[in-house]
Amino acid sequence: MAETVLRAYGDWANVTKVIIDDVAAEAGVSIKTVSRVMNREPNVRPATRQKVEEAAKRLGYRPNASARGLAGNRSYLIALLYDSPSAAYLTNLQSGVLAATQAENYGMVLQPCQYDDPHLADKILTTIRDARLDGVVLTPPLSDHRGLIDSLVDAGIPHVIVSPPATYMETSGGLCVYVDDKAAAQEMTAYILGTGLTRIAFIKGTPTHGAALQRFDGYKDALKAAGLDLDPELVKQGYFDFESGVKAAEELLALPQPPSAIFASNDEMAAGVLHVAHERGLKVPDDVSVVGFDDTPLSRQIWPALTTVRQPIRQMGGCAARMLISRIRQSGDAASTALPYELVIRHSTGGPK
Amino acid sequence: MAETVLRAYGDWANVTKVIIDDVAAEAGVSIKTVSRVMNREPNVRPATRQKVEEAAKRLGYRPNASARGLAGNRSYLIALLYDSPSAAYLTNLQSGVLAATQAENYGMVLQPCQYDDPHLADKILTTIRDARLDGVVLTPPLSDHRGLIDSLVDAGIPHVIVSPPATYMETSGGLCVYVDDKAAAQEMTAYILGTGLTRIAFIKGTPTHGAALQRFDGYKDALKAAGLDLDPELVKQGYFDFESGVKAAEELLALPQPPSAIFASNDEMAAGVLHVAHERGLKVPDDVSVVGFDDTPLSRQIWPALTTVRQPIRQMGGCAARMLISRIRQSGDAASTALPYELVIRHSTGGPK
DNA sequence: CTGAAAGCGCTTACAG
DNA sequence: CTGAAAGCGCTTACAG
Repeated sequence: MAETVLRAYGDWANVTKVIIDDVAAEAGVSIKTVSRVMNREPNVRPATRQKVEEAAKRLGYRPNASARGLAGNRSYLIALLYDSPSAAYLTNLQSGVLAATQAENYGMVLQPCQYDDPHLADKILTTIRDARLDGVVLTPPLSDHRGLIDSLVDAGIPHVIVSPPATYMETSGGLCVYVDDKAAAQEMTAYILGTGLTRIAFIKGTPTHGAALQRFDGYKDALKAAGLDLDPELVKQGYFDFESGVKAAEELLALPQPPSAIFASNDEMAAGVLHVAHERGLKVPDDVSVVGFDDTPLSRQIWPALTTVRQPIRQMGGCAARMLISRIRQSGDAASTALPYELVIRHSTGGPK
Repeated sequence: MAETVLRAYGDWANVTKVIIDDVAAEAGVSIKTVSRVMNREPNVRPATRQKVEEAAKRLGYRPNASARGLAGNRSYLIALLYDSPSAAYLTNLQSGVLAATQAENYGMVLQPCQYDDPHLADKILTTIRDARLDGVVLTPPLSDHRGLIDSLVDAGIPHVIVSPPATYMETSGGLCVYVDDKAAAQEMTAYILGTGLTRIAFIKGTPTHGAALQRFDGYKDALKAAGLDLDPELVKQGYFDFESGVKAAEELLALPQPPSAIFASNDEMAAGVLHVAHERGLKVPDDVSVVGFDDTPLSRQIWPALTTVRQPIRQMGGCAARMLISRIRQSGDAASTALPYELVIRHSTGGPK
């Protein structure tokens, strides 16, 4: 009979409800000790810790997030802050953040932002306070917003940025997760040179993105290392979107002496280059090689498939979340981390595949 | 001096802290009445409601989510459930859900799922219980997972699905947000016929997706309306991904009598078709017209730009969230809603642009 | 290294 | 239509 009652509509939620007192009783300790173990606090004897962990597992205990938040005057939530990144970038990053976050008994919330908003920092600080957020992860271009980061530092809000470290961050102890964009761009440029092409154009990314500058630096370094001069005519300003790739390519390919290769600093702009090449009846890579950066799904879905640089976006998200939570807990030794990139050679360049 | 103290590191969070008692005092009512207003409960005199709303606004009051959750034994959170949709689809939908959710004093959490997991329903029910989720919105293909939906109904969990309504839902009072996929596919097929092409192939989507079936039905209806017979040779099974589009196109274009147009039931597969056409040196749309469905950013970034069907994904997310919250509050009259689609004619077909 | 007491800011259940 | 009391399940601040 009892079973019937339990299975009735709406009663499903009452089937079990394990609270901290149950775990404390099961483990033979106080609730405060259970609390210490669940929050990975130090100063618990290993034997006690294990006893509690086993009891919690046996009972299927899940701490009540609301109670934790109310008592602690915080949310156990971290926010992912973004301003219209590409869909692929955002979903990959958030998937990494989410997984790491859940593993640590934290939650993740999403917060769209507007880089250009003059009150950006105030608004974000208000949101953080209202929602009692424990910390934030900043993605490009917010990760390069000096005013915002300064506000976060002033307010003592734990944060991690997904971007190469800016010089001013070194003194503030800011945490970064990134890929060595400069080295990657240098290596890719060297690869193109290795296919026998020397007249290589470059489409820069949004100037406010730290990574955009790094990539351009890598390109220049590779040219210099090969003893080549940089031809200013071959460098165009883009904004990491398809349209600016189209515009840059139109200018580049209309040159009296057009480039034999175009290195766009992300895949979307490279797709724009391909678009223009096709319109002009140019063969890729026979007439012109094209290279991107990011290895988004797009790079496989356009034709020909794009040679590009792969960043481990999902891992970067997980790493950022773990570093942030470690800092929130003031445990351990979180330090800025560079993750490995990888050159992906496909069919838009002429070298060996 | 006080200001100095308040602006010190870490003290920033203490600048203001308005709680329900402050609002009650300001408005001259009890905290229970404030609570009623904040939760949009009925049975509050309009004058009282307004008094409270003004007091709350004046003080900048934001209810403490943790306290609400603890006292109410629920989270005021809705979850967006998904299983690897395209990145563009997910970010658009979640952006709509998020905006609607915040406007109603609710929060949104993300929950990746695995359609094929035999314990899917149990796992989701456990998550819902552990996190005290108030409701869930299901995206394809989860929205077409009969077992999952039945479990939700049995457990009395409020839910909304983003998918055309299945017949069995009508009796259960299930809520759907969708676009009339069948009518859209029919209209698009008619458009292709209108450009003078009659040998139109169709690449079907994942069979478990309700929308995939609807689209195929629309294609068949348009053929029939034009007095044309369906040629089984011209219908291929795809799975909504690039690779299956490639495979289907290879078979189709190798036919002794290849189609003059290919209607892929989403953009990703259409990108696969374009890829194969380019490899074979076929001109699009001169040699073969290609059509997609969804109007993802991809459709503008491939070459030639794709003729496709636009769904208002973001609005669908907002609508789903509002319907769900209305059902959670048991207020009003939420009903399944069809949103308008739109044909987007670009350069992969031969008719007037 | 561990625990007993108080309290976080709301909603529920009840009363009127 | 409105309100007074109790309590949700944790963490904090303190004690030892």
